[in-house]
Amino acid sequence: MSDPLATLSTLLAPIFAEINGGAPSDPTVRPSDRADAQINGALPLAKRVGSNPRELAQQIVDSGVLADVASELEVAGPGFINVTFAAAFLQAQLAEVVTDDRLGVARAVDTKRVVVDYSAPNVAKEMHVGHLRSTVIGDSLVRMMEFLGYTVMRENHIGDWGRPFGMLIEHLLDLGEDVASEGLSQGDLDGFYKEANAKFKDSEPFQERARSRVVLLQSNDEDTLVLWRRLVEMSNAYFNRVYTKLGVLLTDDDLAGESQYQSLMTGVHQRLETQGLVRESDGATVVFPAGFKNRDGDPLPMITKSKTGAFMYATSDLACVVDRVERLGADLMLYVVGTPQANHLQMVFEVCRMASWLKEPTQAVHVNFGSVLGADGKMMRSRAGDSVKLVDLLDEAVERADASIAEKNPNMAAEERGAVAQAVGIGALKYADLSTDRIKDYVFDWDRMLAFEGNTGPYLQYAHARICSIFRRATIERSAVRDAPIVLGHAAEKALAMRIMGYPSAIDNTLDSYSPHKLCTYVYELASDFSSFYQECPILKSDEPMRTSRLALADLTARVLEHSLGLLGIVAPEEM
RNA sequence: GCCUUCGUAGCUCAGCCCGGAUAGAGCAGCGGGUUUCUACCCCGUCGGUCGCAGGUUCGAAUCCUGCCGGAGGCGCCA
Repeated sequence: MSDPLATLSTLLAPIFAEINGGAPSDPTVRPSDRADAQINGALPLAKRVGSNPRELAQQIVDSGVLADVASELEVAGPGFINVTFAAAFLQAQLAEVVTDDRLGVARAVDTKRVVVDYSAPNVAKEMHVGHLRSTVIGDSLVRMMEFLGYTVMRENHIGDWGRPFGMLIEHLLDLGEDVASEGLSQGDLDGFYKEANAKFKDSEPFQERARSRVVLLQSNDEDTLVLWRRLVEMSNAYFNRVYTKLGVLLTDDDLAGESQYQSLMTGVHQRLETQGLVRESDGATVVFPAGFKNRDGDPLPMITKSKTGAFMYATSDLACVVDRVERLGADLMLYVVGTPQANHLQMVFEVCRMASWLKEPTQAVHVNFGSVLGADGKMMRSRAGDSVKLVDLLDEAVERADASIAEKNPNMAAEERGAVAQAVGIGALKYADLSTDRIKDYVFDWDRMLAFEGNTGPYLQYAHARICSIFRRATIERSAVRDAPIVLGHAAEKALAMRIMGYPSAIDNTLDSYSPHKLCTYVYELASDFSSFYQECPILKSDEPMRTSRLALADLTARVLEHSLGLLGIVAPEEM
């Protein structure tokens, strides 16, 4: 761990425990605008042991535990300790980061097996903005956890089963496979679904066909399954094109559709019955998880079987948990699913706990997220009033980025520009989505997300490109400066160095709450610190050895920028 | 009605989990500076009853309670 703040906590732990009579007591080390860091923990500790906070703070200072790392310690206010780090200490810590391929980020000690459930589009239905959030947030969390050394299993829980497939298959037959395939391969999933739905509404005979087809499907009729597979394949081909555009990790290997759990439900339900957890209620088979009430204040059931005897989606989700725990050996399951499903998932998890399928330390977490809003503050809609197609959003982002680059950097060759526009447009879109607290709704705004100023993707990519540009201008290989010592003479250099060393903590904090926006804030602060450094500390114009020292610091900054953006799923071009 | 969740500057958002010193950014406005760089960047300034009211605390945007306002959920769709 390279973070100087974390080092402080480690060094202070013994003396805090000693004063506290042997029990650990958090020294509460925080960043400070009055010094390099401040220690707040003396106040609550003084209260607990009944002594004077300022005297206790002074006692900690006098103990000398920070002698090697601090050049200045000051007791201030009611009992804060302000810390100024010794330059030699910071430089030594920084030197370790420079030579580390992992940029100071240690592998996690206890490596977990994690299932991340994300994206989850529906077969023969268009992907829309809601899928953007799930896909981008899930993908980023996967990248971070993989980097820490967890065993991560991505699962794309696509909606590939259920009643709608009766009408979809019949519509496929009506159109003929070739026509259907053409439409679907062009990405006209919405059209296909709507046509099928319209027929289902208008035509009695079609309804009848659709119903019989569902029965055939559920009894695994081979001819029907062939048609069903065609639909699923065509949709998957389309999803994969969207994933390629979006630049996410999901592949066919990650598909874990609802259909996959159908055969498991009977067994799972059997186990619920054996454990005596199911009840009969109004003809349906249900479980009453503790703590859930309906609108009348009565216990709220989770329905596992309808009165017609059909399994419900909750049952499928139960089977899914069982599969993840028992077959995949998951210690942790993340469900990157919208907030509206909160109640449903909580009930599923609670039932799993009742059935002992989910028990400590195994955890299931609903990584929920809010909606994407239009400028009017309402759910984002297209002009026609439909939900916005994800693919249109992606294309428009790239087009806008391309136009912007063409206008402002006309020197860039057209073929190069294409790749850069891809990185900038998609990066802007992803960053806009990731940079606000996932729990909250956010307002979608093209101009803001594509701006080169402020907390945006392009600003961060630009900071990276600028550093690359310095090396290009000077015709120096970036790798050539990595052996050089970095001297932190200027305040801006020190601030930048400390930020760089805070990278491991930024990742930890992000994963503590599965909140990618925390890493975004870190990257933005890193880019800001670099801008200040760049403004105040001439690089190429300065004399040796300062010149090489500053080049080395710039190079290290670029490495952290590129890497951290990479964890967000964002590409950092060398030029833009 | 019950449950969950959100409410911070004109706008868009951090900070809340784990209580600390004058509540921070960006955009927009105003005033400077720099231009080793590529569209920039840096500094200053203007701007806030942290939804409201209580409570706990030496100390509350942060914890607790109540209320107000918005969103979502609440039996056989997924």
